[in-house]
Amino acid sequence: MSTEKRPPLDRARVADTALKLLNEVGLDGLSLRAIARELDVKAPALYWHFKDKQALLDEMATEMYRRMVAGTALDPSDTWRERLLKANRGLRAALLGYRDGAKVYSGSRFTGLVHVEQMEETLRLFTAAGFTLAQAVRAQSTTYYYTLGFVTEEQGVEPLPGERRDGFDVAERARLMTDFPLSAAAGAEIFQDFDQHYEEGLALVLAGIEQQYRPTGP
Amino acid sequence: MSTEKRPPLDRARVADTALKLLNEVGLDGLSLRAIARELDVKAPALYWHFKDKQALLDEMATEMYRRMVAGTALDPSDTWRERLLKANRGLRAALLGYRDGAKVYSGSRFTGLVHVEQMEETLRLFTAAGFTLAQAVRAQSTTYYYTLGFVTEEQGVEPLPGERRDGFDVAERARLMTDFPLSAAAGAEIFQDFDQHYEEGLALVLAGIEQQYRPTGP
DNA sequence: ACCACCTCCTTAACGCTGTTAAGTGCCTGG
DNA sequence: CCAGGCACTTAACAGCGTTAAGGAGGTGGT
Repeated sequence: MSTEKRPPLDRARVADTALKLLNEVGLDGLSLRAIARELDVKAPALYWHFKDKQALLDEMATEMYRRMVAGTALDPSDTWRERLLKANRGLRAALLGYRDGAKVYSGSRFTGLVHVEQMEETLRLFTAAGFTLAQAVRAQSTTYYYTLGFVTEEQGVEPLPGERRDGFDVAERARLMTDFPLSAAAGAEIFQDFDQHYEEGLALVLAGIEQQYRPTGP
Repeated sequence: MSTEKRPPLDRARVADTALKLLNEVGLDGLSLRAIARELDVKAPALYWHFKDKQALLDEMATEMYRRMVAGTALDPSDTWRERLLKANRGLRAALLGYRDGAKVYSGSRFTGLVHVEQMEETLRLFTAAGFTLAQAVRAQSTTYYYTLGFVTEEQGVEPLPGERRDGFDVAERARLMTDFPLSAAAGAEIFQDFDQHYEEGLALVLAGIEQQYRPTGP
């Protein structure tokens, strides 16, 4: 008989299991009871480690952030362009790694100050390149908002890469819009080729930063 | 005794009441029972008009869109810049008009084709100004994603204009980050003056569109 | 050796949620 | 006058987040 002792839980193991489960059942299906079952524990046990469900979601978002940092090689000698490209591509990839990733992420707050180190490094890089602090923040924030908005909409159509939600057939959509030819044709530009379209949008924002702030560098 | 007869409900009245209630209780507090109570009806009655709660949320998002269109004066002789400015400021204002507005909006799909007319008009304007269709869509989408991401984050800090959520005291935040001076100073650039910072970010994106696509116009 | 204490979990229960099934009163058209 | 559909109610269900109370197991103090 299985008398093996489970080691006690900790926040990291709970968050890790919850993230795994998230990919199977989605945010709506992610109940504390389901997470607990996966951990071979009863739901109230989770309250020993988290004060409520939002605290667990916060930890999940924080863990997503940690994995993004770990998966994104940031070189201190990056140009500001390279840095923004890497950071935002890395963010998008991290969010796309989880079903409803963007929703979970944008609905939560980090536990602690995990993100500050990266932020400081990037702000240092930007100010060293000739940006004012305000400009550096604006450049970083604007690309961040773009990425967040993009992936939120993307995951509304494709919850996980390659896995399409119902009601987004581009041909069907075009058929309904025969009286609006431009909008009909736009479907392919909106609901397909997310990777390429993401890159084009990101390039637009970067071009705007370049053109408006024109850092000369030291 | 009040024998006055209520006229039967319809989707519009339900959505309207739900939007009013949303501002009082927020998305988490927006239960079908609460909406029904407001309409002097029992919860299952709502299922006569909507197949499930998501369908009601979809109708709410659609109504938000209609009010945005109604509140935004779009001139067919706008330049593409004016159009993007108006449309995105209008969207932000519409979303800020409701507690959790951005969440409700981005988590829903329009009922019917309400948005196509506007879209067609804007695409016509852009292509007439010298954009290719793909460029027009990219320009529109990129600003849209930026606005959606911005307001999502903004409402995470200020659920309604002027009403601040806990844990976002800029001074307190800076105190925790004394070891990271740039990040500490960045607080004021992130969690305050949303109106101005929104405009600056939007200007960045517009500058990028200008610089990348340089429409010459007919 | 014993008792006190802390950690980590269980059992039981609460009020609430979205949703379904069945039934009921009213209005309209035939 | 009756059939039938519309618009709703009543009752119920499974599941949710959350709280309270308690119990097992280990540690430290006297």
